[in-house]
Amino acid sequence: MARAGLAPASVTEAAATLADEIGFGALGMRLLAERLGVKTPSLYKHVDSLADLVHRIAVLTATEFSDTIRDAAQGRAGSDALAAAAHAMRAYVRQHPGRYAALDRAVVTGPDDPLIRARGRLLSSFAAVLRGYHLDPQQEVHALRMLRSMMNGFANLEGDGGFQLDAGVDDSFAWMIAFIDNGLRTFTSPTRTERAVDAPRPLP
Amino acid sequence: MARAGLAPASVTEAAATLADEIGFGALGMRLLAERLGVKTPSLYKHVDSLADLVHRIAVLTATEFSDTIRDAAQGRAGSDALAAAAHAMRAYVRQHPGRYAALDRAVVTGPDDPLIRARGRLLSSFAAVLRGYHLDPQQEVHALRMLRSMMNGFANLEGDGGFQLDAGVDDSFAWMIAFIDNGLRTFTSPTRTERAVDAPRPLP
DNA sequence: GCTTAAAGCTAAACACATTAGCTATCTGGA
DNA sequence: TCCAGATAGCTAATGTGTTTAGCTTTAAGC
Repeated sequence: MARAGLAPASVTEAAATLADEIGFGALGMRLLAERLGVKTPSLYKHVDSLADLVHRIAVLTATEFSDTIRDAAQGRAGSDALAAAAHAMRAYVRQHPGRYAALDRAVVTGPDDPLIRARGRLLSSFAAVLRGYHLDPQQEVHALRMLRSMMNGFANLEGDGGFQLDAGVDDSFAWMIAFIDNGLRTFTSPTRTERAVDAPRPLP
Repeated sequence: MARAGLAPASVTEAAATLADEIGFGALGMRLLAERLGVKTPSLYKHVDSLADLVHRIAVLTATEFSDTIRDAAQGRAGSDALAAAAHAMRAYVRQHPGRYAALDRAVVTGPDDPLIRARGRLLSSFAAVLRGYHLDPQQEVHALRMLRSMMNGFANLEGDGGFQLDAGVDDSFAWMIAFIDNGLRTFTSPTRTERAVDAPRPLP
């Protein structure tokens, strides 16, 4: 019997692609083995379990994803960087729904889990986008969390068909980015009783 | 053998509570039957399948959830209503993570699926909160999607431990609400031609 | 060529959800 | 009160998925 020449990385890659095609929920050892032209138990020579496989997909995805965002924002700043990164992110998620789902579901297993490092990289890709707004350092963490929340939430809702009929989703996305951009340029800390809100900036 | 006196509604309720306790992923017919003091196959007298059970939890949750938001916003308007609804929402999700996860994963089965109606109610609870801002009707749908995205995303990230160390998550949440409130009161839609926010052009 | 690590295989165990068919319990009407 | 039908719950069995055990064969280094 000719060997298939598999390795942990190639199995993970194939699993990620399969998940993108058939949906994360349908991913399983059986189907993956079939796709790779191998019997199911053979996969366990390269991967510990299904959970381990998902975990590996998550690490792969976090890496790819942060590179995607970083590349998109490269050479841009402020509004430009935000828009580029956001669109790149949405494009990635639409193209790789299975990978993205795996990123959400994977669980950190220990203190030196590579997933921690990969997620950290992803986080700092977002942080880089915000840097151009020169925010008060105390607010930066909040802004970062907001940005992640909104992007993540939008991607999930869009992926699950949460927006009925998909009517104008592109417009909504663009509007949302403009909303954030506007807020980041004008918003000042709400901790004072009296919020200093600049007049809505007429766009040039 | 004494009967347990189950019914679809009580089984669903118990399943929802179980999911909140042990996590949505661990929910199964076996564990639920055990919890109800009944053998596993007996559950099928009240529920079609595990998928059906999840679906029922989702409908229950959408209903409870929209009532929660509605009650919180009742008698308030604008910033006040937004803050109250947002905090009520977060509290609900933290208290009922299993239910919330079911709401995300349930799939609409047909054109008169009760889940559609339940989700519609939830949507209009959000819409009611926005009404106090008197937005341009064309922007209302975008604002609604943004609000849902952000709330949903925040809840997911918090639930999955996406915010490292939980440091200052309460502050971030409050900041985010203030950010949105500020934006909704001041943001005006940029005109299409000069939006910095459309898909980026390649850099020169 | 020979040795050895491991890739892949078959067979089997295990853990689920689910179905089939039986029995005992409740309910409603004569 | 008694009977008849409906049905909640049971046991037994099926099916499908992951996972483990143990064997065989391939490939790579001496």
